[in-house]
Amino acid sequence: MATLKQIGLELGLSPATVSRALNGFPEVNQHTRDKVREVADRLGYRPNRVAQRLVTGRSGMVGMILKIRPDMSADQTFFEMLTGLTAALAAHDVDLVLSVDQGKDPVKPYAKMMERDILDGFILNAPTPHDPRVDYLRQRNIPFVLHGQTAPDVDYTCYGIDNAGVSRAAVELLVSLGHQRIALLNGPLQYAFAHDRRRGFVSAMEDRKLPVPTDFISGDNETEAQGYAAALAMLAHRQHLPPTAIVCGSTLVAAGAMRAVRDKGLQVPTDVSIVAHDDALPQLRAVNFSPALTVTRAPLRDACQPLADLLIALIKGAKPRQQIEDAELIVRESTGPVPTSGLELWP
Amino acid sequence: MATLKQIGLELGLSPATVSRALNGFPEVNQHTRDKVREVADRLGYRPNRVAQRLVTGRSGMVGMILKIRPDMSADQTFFEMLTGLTAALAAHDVDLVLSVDQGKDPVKPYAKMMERDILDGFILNAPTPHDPRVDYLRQRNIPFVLHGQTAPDVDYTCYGIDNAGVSRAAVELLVSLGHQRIALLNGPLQYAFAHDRRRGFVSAMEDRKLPVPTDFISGDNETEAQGYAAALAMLAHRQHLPPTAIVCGSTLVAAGAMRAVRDKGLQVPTDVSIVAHDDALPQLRAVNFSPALTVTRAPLRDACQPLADLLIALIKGAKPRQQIEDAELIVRESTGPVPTSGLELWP
DNA sequence: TGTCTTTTTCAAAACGTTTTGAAAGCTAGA
DNA sequence: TCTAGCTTTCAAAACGTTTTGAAAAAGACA
Repeated sequence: MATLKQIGLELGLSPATVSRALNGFPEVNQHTRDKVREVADRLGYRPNRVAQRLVTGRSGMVGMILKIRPDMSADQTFFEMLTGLTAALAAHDVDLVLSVDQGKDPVKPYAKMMERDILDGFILNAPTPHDPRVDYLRQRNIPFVLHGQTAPDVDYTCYGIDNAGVSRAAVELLVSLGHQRIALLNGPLQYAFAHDRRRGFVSAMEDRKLPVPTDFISGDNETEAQGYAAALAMLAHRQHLPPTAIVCGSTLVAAGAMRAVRDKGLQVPTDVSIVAHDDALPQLRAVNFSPALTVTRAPLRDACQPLADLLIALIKGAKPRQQIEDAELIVRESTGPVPTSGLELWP
Repeated sequence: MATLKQIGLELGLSPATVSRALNGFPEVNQHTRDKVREVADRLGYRPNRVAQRLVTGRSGMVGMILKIRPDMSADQTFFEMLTGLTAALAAHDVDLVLSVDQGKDPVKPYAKMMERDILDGFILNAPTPHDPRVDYLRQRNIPFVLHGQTAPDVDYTCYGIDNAGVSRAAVELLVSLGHQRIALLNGPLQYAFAHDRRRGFVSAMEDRKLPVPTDFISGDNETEAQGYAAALAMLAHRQHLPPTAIVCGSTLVAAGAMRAVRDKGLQVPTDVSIVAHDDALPQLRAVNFSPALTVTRAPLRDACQPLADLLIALIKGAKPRQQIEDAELIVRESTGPVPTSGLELWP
């Protein structure tokens, strides 16, 4: 491997100048810079990352912990994030070290990783409303960025979408189409995002003086089967008139809900309107649904670059910063005006 | 953070002596060593890994690439391996950097990781019979250890179990119980392990002059559903008498096969014997089946330490080494003597 | 006491980079 | 020709460890 010294030797330059030339410092002569570049290319120079890290005092590694389910399966969305984060961090010459957690104590794996004493910071995902990991890392002044938010106003670094706003946008669209009986197929309430979605949903409904039967809000793992079961239960409810619109936590849940609607002999959007939140995972695209799904869209992949950038900045000494984006409402064919008869008259 | 210099300063020793004392070199006075230890503990000394890595010329990072399925899900066994490997490598002060691959070219993600120019080596999993990753890494002299084997005799470092032997052991047990019509529910043939299992199965059967109808060998993803479907098809076969014993590629497949046997109104082991290979994943334990599963057992977790050790040794300059272990045959209640009537007489 | 080993310690170099402070070299203005 | 100011380069220090070769201290033997 070529070093700065070798390049310098070949050109009669000091390693310092070579370093400056390659790193684009302004105080180096253009002619010199060109020659340095040329020799560096010819020798296939690659900076020694370890040496860089020693002198900068950073390890160039950040950690992330994957919490797996009791059956050892992992959240699908995790891989999407992992892929994007690896790439986004690589642009900063930072590597992602992964650890797997199957335990009960959410903090322990972080403590264990810190013991290795080599990480510059952490990326935290899937926050809970009062996330103990956040407290732990803050107490120890360990840099981290949270994907999501544990509470409306915080002073640590986070990036995410306005999940209350997601529900609100969906409800507003449906209400503008005349819907009044709206159901929510939510994710598990233990997670902050589901909490926020529910909060946004309830407040949007109450703002319009619409009823929010607890039976029309479900909260569970976001699977197709779960969407199917929950939607079916609501459409066949005995005490309430069935919902004319369903807000789904994910496109996967929407797939299940659609199947339930059809199994009841009903049609989307004629009888039931469906809105879903869309993480834009490649394998289940909202446009490919028939009818194409109306969604609030916020690609998970879009979060990776900001998360990486925020964490790197934080590690370099920047002040904590919060960034909450709005999801985009995309109206397609799965939403329509509230049915004027039929469902309304159901027992 | 305390450094060697600081400890030395406090005791009037040079950093060199402190380093030797802490690293257990023999040429340091016991009394000095004790005092150094004490001060190091008091100051909470932790060696700076980056500095260590600079001087040793190794980055202390090895890579692994997770190939995910088109639907973005990952092999369950991967997390078991990941957990074990992380721990085993940590004992050598080595970190595992993970990358996710969703593409077609199996070599590209490795090339991409090498470009980052910071890895000491790779751990390769799920080999195919002629694995292009092996060729790629060998050509470039990049240290790696393969979990499994691409062929019977190789000259690169690998660790795994004798998969042909796994099938042979299962067949021998069943033949000793009088079985002659034996089926194999195998994994996908694109993988070397499934290839070997099949080879071992066929050769063991042919050694005993037993027929091996191609319809009694399936090869597909090792899921419960797949086990159920394949077993059902074989038990209901029209041209052949149904198998009296089934060899399953995993406990999950065995669960499906058992369900199929029951759905046919048959019993395990009275009517059909079942042997499975057991990776000893925590979530589906062979002893908890009823009847408890007879298995060839080789805990995946057991492979992690040897894999880590072999790779570290290789990186430190050791010669490539192959290590192939035998699985352990554990006879429980799911196997029994071949039925003397009934099944034998089926159309 | 002096010499020869053996034990124990040290100073210095090395790893490859970044950064600091100083020194050249050059240009322009007087 | 001198000075001031600007551009360009350099030598050296720094990061924290390991390792090498030498030196000092201690012990053994005559």
